[in-house]
Amino acid sequence: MAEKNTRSGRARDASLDAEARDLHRAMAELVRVYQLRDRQRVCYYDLSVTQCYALGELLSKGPLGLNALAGALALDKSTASRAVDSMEDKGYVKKLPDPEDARAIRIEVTARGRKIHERVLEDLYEETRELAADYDSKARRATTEFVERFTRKAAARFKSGRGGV
Amino acid sequence: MAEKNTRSGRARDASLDAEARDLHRAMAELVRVYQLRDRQRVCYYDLSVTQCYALGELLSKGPLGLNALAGALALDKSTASRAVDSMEDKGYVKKLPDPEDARAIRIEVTARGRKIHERVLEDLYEETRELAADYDSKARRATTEFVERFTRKAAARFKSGRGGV
DNA sequence: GACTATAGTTGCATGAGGCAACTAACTCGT
DNA sequence: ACGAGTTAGTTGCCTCATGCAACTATAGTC
Repeated sequence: MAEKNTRSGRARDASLDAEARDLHRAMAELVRVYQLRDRQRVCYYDLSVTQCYALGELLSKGPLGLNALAGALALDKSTASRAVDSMEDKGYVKKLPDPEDARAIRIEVTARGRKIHERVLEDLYEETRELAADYDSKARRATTEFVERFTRKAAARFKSGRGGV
Repeated sequence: MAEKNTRSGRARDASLDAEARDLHRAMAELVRVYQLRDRQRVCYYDLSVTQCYALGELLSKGPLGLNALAGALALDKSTASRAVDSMEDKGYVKKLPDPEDARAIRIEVTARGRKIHERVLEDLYEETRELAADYDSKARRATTEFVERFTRKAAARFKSGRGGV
């Protein structure tokens, strides 16, 4: 696929179109493989994928209320509630009363929850590390950056544009 | 798999380690966003995500038997069977008898199935296209290539290493 | 022809998810 | 300060995807 950016407008569109297809296909495949892998991997640790995400959110954003958590995960609050309950049973989070609002709770990750999240991520990192070892640093960072920006935009669009489809 | 040349301590390993973390985080986030988006998007077309993958497999590999399809999707054959039934009800696939084996079926995508799959993909491509428009062609292709290779390796590894669960 | 292996289907259980109804507590207007 | 409306979480109920195991029917083998 020869690529010219000599013509700034039209010539670009053709390649964009083809490249977007390839890119999408690649990403879709990645998503699928990761989904499958996660189902197996994460569950291995007595943790569902959603619960793992939840722990991540809680760890990165600090104690959250249920609605905040549900929002961050794009889940219904009932689903989030049950996920939290389940994690509480396993001792990964604690539901503390919100000092400012007696209706609300502050969901905090316990030391155990932090540890298991770390272990899961270590495991997954390790796998990525082995796979990424074949690429050079520049490629890795470029891809990371691309994916990050791409995802951020996709997420933004997805959140705003959900009705518009 | 178990090669720990990290111990031998090369300068590369440090950056690899950090970069793998970033890369994994980026990809995990991408996966999550895509999962969410797919749940909404694909279902919009009276198609589950799995069914969409199944159509893709059938279209790219030609008519398959049930076990072959289940294998390609890494699903239990019962799950695949039900997915196929559901798609058959909607008229997206047909179950034809395998002329060589009276036990087996050949699952074929109908014209309608092909059309809907195309529409879904068009829709998703379009979104990727818009998002990808901000990058230059080189970055897009580099990322695509990276993700493709990465996914291929991940899939291979995942398939061989599933026994652990 | 009997035995075993294989392709698919179906019964059953689980788990994630959403919607809606509910409870409890906060807020605000009068 | 009391009642109306709002908000945070929980729970009941349903659906769907999934896996395992049992089952049916056909293939292949000795």
